[in-house]
Amino acid sequence: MVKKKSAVEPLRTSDPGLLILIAVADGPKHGYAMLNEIETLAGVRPGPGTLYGAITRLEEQGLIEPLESDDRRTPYQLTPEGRRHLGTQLRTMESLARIGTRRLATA
Amino acid sequence: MVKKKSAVEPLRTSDPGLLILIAVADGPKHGYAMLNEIETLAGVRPGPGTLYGAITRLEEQGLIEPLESDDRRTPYQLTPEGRRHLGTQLRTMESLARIGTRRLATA
DNA sequence: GACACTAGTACGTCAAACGTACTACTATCT
DNA sequence: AGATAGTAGTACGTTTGACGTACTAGTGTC
Repeated sequence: MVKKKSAVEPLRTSDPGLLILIAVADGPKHGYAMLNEIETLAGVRPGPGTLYGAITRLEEQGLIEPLESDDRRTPYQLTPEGRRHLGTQLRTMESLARIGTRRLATA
Repeated sequence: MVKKKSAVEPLRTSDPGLLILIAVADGPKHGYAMLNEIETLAGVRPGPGTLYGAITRLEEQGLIEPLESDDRRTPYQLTPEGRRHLGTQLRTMESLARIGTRRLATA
């Protein structure tokens, strides 16, 4: 995960898997497109090893699936299972972020 | 990270470091207390190796610092740097959660 | 004085995050 | 045509750190 100058503060707690799920949540994307998306979303640009490794694992877990490839790029989309999984993760994340923010403000 | 029955959906994307920072954000806590806090916050209970390993790294990074120990338990608190760091992480997290949620709802 | 809970240390394993180097195709410009 | 830059990925090796297990030791409490 390489830090880059960006609009958002880079998310240091890098779970490439989660970032990928968010990246494809608004439509299928191939690997390289995910990279750019993730960079604007989270301020980090994973190296290829990180990205394609994570893609493979997500596919094995049934959270994303490949579409027809034009043979140079393979787009992936969320499976229903991936959609469900992402939803619960996002809810926990948001609750955590809210709690943390409140604590910082109070204490 | 051991999954446990809990109020929140367990956060699978486990960055114990971030969870610890949130746990001590409302006051100093020793390791074992963090465990319980993290369990209610995130639905996971890290093993001791994970927890104390993460504590050591956070301390090395200057994000938390130990207080006087009564020699059985060592409480840790956020440093100013840790406070700042946690703040930016939480902001990115929340923005990410919001974007993801919106995408899931729309698409 | 046995049993459960608290608080941690020590240790080893394995997944996966990460960067580097490389291939190959496409597009643009001159 | 040739050079250069951007796109899209593969291959590979290193190292970190997440994780669990086993263990020690102190503190209640029944």
